[in-house]
Amino acid sequence: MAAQAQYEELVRQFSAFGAVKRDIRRLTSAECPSGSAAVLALLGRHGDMHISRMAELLAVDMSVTSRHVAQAADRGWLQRLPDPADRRSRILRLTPEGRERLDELFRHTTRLLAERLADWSDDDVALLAPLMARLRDSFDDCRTGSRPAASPLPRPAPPGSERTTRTPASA
Amino acid sequence: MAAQAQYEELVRQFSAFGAVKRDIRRLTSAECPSGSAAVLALLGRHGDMHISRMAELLAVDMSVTSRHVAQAADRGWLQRLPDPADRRSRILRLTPEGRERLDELFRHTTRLLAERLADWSDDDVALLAPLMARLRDSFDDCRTGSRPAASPLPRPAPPGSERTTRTPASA
DNA sequence: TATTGTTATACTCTATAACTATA
DNA sequence: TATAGTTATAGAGTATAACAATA
Repeated sequence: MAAQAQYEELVRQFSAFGAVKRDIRRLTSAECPSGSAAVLALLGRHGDMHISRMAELLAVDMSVTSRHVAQAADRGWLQRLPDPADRRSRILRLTPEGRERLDELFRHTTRLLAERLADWSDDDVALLAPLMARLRDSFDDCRTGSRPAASPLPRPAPPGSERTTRTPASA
Repeated sequence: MAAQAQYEELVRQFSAFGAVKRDIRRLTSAECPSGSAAVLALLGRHGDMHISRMAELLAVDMSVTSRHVAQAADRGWLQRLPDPADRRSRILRLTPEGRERLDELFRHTTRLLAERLADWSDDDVALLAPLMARLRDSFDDCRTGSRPAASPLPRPAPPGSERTTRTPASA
């Protein structure tokens, strides 16, 4: 458990990171909307999966995921295969074209990063990635419920207290 | 200069960080759109500034900044004061209400972060913030031209090679 | 003529809600 | 009845372009 001031500084940095993300997207995204890019990246990293799993990893509603997937499928970057075990589900799989697009995007972004961080020490670069990975894990755990889930804060959590991935479907 | 593989891992983590950002926004933003939040955060951190400076720090077009600022002004969170030195410019200043809103947002986010990172060591938390700060600086330097600016990559930079903050204004 | 800021238009991302086809 | 996925609609964020006022 760290000091309050450290969390506060982290909050500031998270806010400012948006500028870095926008810079990267502007300079590397050509031909590939960021929604598709995120879908391709997760398929490349985790392999075939269902839409619902994708929505969970993206931390967005499944309706949003469905559209991003549809766009990527329209462009031939992935297939939605029938799942023999459950005919409601579809299995997402990267096509060779999708893999190519992902590789290209990856190359461009890596190149940009290498340029911007040219004056960083090897050690500092090596330090940042694992910390961000752990950060994401710390949030993932709460979202997917693989942990006590920590109280939902005194604040929001008004009606459904959803865990995302799904809009309530009232009635 | 780090190894290629390290930059690649960093690229993956940047992509995945979007999920963390969405989580945070969903759980803390109540009553304050993220555009306004970003504007308030920068005013709180850097003090009074012009719109153009704000656009630079946000790394978005000035037209976007102008709208976010207008929204925050409509809600009484900031003032746009005339600049006696240049009547085209306006000086942005946080109002007491804006400061209050910013403090509240900050409190909520800090609380969420403290909860999610409860099992992190003091050292790890202390490590992440400065690394992200430096990351942002490494990008800022290129954007605002306070550094050699590194070649604009073989890739894009087609016509105007803009530095953001401004749409070309053809003709 | 160039710069600061604004507005109009269009596109993307996102959430909510309602709908389908399966389980 | 509940779940996987889709679609419709609406709300933000963003970029491009054109415009006003001032330098």
